[in-house]
Amino acid sequence: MASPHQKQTMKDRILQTADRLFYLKGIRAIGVDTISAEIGISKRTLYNHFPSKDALIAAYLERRFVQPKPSDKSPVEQILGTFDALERRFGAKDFRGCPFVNAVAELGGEDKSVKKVAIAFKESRRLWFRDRLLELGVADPEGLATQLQLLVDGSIAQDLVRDDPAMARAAKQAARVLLENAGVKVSSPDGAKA
Amino acid sequence: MASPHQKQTMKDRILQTADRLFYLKGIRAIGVDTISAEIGISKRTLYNHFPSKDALIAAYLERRFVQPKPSDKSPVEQILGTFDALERRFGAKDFRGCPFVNAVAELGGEDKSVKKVAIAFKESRRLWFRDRLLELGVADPEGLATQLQLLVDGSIAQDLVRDDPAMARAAKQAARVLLENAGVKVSSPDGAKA
DNA sequence: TTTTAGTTACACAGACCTGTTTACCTTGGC
DNA sequence: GCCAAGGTAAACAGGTCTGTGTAACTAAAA
Repeated sequence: MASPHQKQTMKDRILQTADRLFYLKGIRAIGVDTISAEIGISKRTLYNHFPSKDALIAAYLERRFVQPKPSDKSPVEQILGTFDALERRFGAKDFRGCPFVNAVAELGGEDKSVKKVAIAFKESRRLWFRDRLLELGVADPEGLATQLQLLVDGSIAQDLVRDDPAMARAAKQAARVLLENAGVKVSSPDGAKA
Repeated sequence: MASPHQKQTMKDRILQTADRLFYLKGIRAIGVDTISAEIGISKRTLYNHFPSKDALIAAYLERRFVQPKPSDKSPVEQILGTFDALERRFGAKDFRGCPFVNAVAELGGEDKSVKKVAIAFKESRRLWFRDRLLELGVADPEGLATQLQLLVDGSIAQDLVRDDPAMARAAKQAARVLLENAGVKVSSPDGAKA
C-alpha cells in the first residue's frame, strides 16, 4: 500500500507544514485553509488524509513526542547537556516554548486527549532524568528528577516570554547545585562547552 | 440578578467576568458575546466601556499585574512562603497556570503589547526575589533570583499540565537547596519531604 | 417637565472557521 | 485504449467571530 521509495508522502508534507504553523502561530490561530494553501494543495486533499482538524492536531502532538537519542556520555554530562541543548534551541528564531504546554494553555482543560499526551510527555522527560540519576546512585532520584524537570520547564517558560537564552544557563547552574547537593561530582562550572 | 449594594461599576463587572472567562477558558476561546451574556448586559454596553476586545484583553492583563503585599516576615520565610502560596493555589479548582505565560502562548509573538506586559510581570517577580536576597547578603542575588523564578515558573507549567500541587513542594525543596548553597541558613523542612 | 446619559434588543456587515459537495482534471498500470 | 485513484478548483452550508447601527426604553438631573 505505502510507497516506501517516495521521498515524502503527502501525509508527511501536510504534517510537517501543520507542525510548523501550529507551533509558531498557535493551533487556534491556524485554519486548515492556511495549511493547505501553504503546501499548495486543495483543502479536499488535506481532508482525504486527516478526517478532521482535531485528528491533525493529535498527529501534530504525536509527532512532537520524540525520545532523546541515546548517548554514550556519562550520566552527569547527559543531564547537564540537556541545558546546553536548551540554550541552543532558545537561540533559534523559531523556538516558541513547549508545544505540549502551549497546547494545554491554548485548548484548556476541556480537551482531555491533549492533556493526556502532554502529561505523558512531561512524565517521559522526568523518567529520563530519573534513569540517569539512578545510574549515579543518588539518594532520591525521583524527587531530584522532578526538580530538574522544573528547571527545564521554568527556563522554557521564561524564554518564551523573554526570548533570553541565558535562562538555560541559569537553569544549568541551578541543576549543578542540586546535583552537587545530592553528592554527585560535577565538573567545573565554566560555560565554554556550550 | 443585580447585587443589592451595587458599589461595583459596570466596567468592574465587565472586567471581572472577562478575567474569569479569559483565564479559565482561554482568551481566543471566549467571545465578547459570551462575556456580555454571562453578565446579563447587551454587547453594545460592553463596547461602550471598551473600544475593542483587544482593549479588554489589555485591561485583563493589567488587572492581573498585582504586586505581592508587604510582609513583616523574614526574607527567607517570605521566599519559601512563595512556594507554600503556590501549592495552595495549585490545589484550587480554578487555577490554570500563569495568565501572562498563557497569553503569550496563545496569542503568539505577534502581539507585542501582550509580550511586553508579560516580560514586565516576570521581571517584577524576579526583582521581588532579588530584593529579599539582597537583604540576606548572598553573593549573587541577581542570578539566584533568576533561578528561584525558574522554579516558580517550572512548577506552574508542570501543575498546568499535571494538576499536581506536589510540584510546588518539589520547587520549595529545590529552593531550599539553592538558598543553603548560597550560605543562607534555612530552617528545617516543616513538612516531611515527599 | 424636559433633557441627557446610559442601557436594551436586535439586526446586520464582513470576515473567518470547519467540513462537504460537485465536477473536472491528471496520471500510472493494465 | 481504458480505468481507477487521487488530485484540483470552487462553490456551498452552517456556524462563529468582532464590531456597528438603530430605535426604544429607563432613570435621574435640571
